Amino acid sequence: MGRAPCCEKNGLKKGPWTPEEDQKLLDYIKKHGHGSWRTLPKNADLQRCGKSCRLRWTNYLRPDIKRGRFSFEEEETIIQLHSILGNKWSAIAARLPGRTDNEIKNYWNTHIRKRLLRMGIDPVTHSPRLDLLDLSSVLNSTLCNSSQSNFSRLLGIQHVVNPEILRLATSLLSSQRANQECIRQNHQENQLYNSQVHDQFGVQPVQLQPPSQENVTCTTPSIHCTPFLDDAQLMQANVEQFQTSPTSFSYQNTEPIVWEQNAEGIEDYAPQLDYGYFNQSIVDLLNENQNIDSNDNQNFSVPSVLSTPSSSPITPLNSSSTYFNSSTEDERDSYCSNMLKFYEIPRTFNVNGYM
DNA sequence: AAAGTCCCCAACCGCCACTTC
DNA sequence: AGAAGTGGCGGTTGGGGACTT
Repeated sequence: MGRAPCCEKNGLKKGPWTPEEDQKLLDYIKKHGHGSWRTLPKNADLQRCGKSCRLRWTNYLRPDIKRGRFSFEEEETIIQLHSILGNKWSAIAARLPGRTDNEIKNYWNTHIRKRLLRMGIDPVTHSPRLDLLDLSSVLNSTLCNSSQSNFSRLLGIQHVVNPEILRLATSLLSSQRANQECIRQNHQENQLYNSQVHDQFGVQPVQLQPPSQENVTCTTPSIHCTPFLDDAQLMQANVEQFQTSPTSFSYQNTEPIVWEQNAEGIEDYAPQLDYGYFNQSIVDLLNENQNIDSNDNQNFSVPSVLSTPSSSPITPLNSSSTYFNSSTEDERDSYCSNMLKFYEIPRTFNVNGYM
């Protein structure tokens, strides 16, 4: 069937709400509740469609809406939930009291997403973006010949690209081959988990990419590298950052990739032993659900990288992690670099609470 | 001071899922 | 069973303020 009009369009006002309209809507809902949004505008003497009234109420007039800047804890929660739920803004908003899905969506698109991109994290997959040089295609074409010298010669970029990046790529190549079978197994487990999540909760989990010709898969099961197709300028900035940070890279096959921050404030790749980071509210949810298999070696540590000492008794495991009490964008950039520690998501937990 | 550009966010649009008849 | 109605969601837009030239 075609789209049903939510209201009679003719004569209805659009655009910003006036204080008088707000007051009418508030008064009416206080008195009668919203009941049917379709009939509300007429009953409340508003020249608006019901949909517009509902939006105004849920996004602005509702008394329990929290105003003002997002706290670090909220930001951390958003990033973590987004990595689990994707763009399920309403589900994310349900875990953030006083915040609307619209507000969270806007904040994600205008702040967090850009910040993650600047840090070289794909905001869709929450994975480090190792495709700065379109490594995926290059690596796949050289799977049978992965020595660094041959590799860089093939690329013709040995004088342009930081050799550390090439070493990383070479390392990735060898690890990819060495771990191909392991990755397949992990992927099968992921698929099983995802299908369980989907069947149980009707939620499409964040997809972990299968090992394919299009993806360079890192050695940890949850971290993978996918080509990105847009945000070219931010990508360029990333390339420049890597090129001007000659000693930044190190990579070991069997550890998750995380970012650390060097003295210049540039995020570095460095192996870390501690796994995912969840803030306390998410940990509580996980604990409540009791669905994490205690025998599963994917169990994870749960310190909050973001919480201030006063707000959380849990301290970061590694010395490079930083507490943040300040609120500038740059400082948040730095803090967010630590968020990569979160991107190791346990594969067995119940997302029921989010829906 | 004026013009141009950038950025944020409130609001809209269109689709989908669910309910009612 | 299926058409119609409704609420809800996620993507997108554009007005306007902030900032730059």
